[in-house]
Amino acid sequence: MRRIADSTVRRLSLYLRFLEESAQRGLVTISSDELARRGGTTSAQVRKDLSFFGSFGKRGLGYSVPELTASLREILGLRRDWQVIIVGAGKIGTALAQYRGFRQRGFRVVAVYDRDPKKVGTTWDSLTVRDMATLEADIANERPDIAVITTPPEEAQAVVDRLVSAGMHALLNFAPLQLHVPPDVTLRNVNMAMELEGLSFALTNRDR
Amino acid sequence: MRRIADSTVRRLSLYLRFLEESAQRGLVTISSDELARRGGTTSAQVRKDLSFFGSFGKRGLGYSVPELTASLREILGLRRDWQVIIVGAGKIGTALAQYRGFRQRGFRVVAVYDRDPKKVGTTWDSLTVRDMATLEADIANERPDIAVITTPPEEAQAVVDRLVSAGMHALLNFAPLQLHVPPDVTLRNVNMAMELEGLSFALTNRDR
DNA sequence: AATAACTTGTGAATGATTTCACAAGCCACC
DNA sequence: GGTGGCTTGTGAAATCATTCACAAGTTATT
Repeated sequence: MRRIADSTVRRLSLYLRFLEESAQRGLVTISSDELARRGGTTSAQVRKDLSFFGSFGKRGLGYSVPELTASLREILGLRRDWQVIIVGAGKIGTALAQYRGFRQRGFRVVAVYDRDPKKVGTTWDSLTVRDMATLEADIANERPDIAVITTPPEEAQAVVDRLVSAGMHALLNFAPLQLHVPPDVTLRNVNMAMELEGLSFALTNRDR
Repeated sequence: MRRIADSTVRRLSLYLRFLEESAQRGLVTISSDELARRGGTTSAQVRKDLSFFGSFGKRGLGYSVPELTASLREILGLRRDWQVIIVGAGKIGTALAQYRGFRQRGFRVVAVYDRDPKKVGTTWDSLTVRDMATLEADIANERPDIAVITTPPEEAQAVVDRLVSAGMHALLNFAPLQLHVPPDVTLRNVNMAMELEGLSFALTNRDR
């Protein structure tokens, strides 16, 4: 398979969301143009995105909502559940641990870690905060798929190094810094500071 | 000013972070190559990014850490504070309202809104949840700069429409759907579902 | 069975972003 | 004050992503 651009994968997620919504409203068929309008893109973009993976539509008709939904779920690897661990039980980490959107989409938070002895052992939602000391052993035993990093930035790279050498291959980083990982590890970043500064930039430079 | 790519602005944020860190470690001077290594990019990219805004370095020497820091803060519009409102007092909204990283970088959360009468009036951290009913009047009076949307997805577009017609020009959306805004409004998205699905895709298609 | 109205899938064209490559400038040292 | 070693700033080239444009396939209608 040819390398797929990140932006394409992001849009596939969006398309899937609209399809689920359309199915709920009883739609059976949908055109690239409708998909595009909802996704803030163009119909050519939609068709090109899908064309990397096959051809799913019928000329003159559009796409079958249930079939395209199934295909996208397949492409995105969502036919199975994924086990997620969260490292760092601060404000963001605890909010994520309790966030319902995760589980709804098949991402199950199976463990939360923290270094602080005051937090270790506390429980929310049937999830007990574990000590960082057991991280490697737990990963070896439980083989989680995805690790979410919500530690303070000073500790984040060290945590990532531990996660990577324990065998993790997919990381979602909330710490506001760029982390370094080997090429066989996928890293995605959510950086609120960056987004806010993007807005600050836009507001500051609004008048050309 | 020529239109600046989003990706460039994101990297400027990153560079600023390293510069702040470098200053703390007492560095006086930094090269594009060091900046690049920390930011996971190339030195040519760093220089090109900066070149859109002027020329800040000294050939043979690199960049003065305090001077480049000041320039980036200026470019990104960070010499002033920004007032932020949060709409939606759910898990994510409350976590963000209490998140220290915001204020540290000059983004002051001045109000939190919710529709639910059970939440309205409750207080964290000297911040009282307000009723959505007063949204427009408050915006007219208090003129906040940035609105963060943390409502359920079903309500998000309606909220955005209200924010936009009340005069907001910068929005940060956490609801997992694509929102539509007029061209003079800047919208940034943080979509955790999308990031997780990106990881799912990567794990699923790891072996080419 | 022919026509009209749609919509896909996809090469080719365009546009945007990143990387290359090097002249020009600066500093340190002899 | 000349030489060597660095590092910037920037056109040009290369790469990557999006948009165009249209042939080909589908359905509905008469």
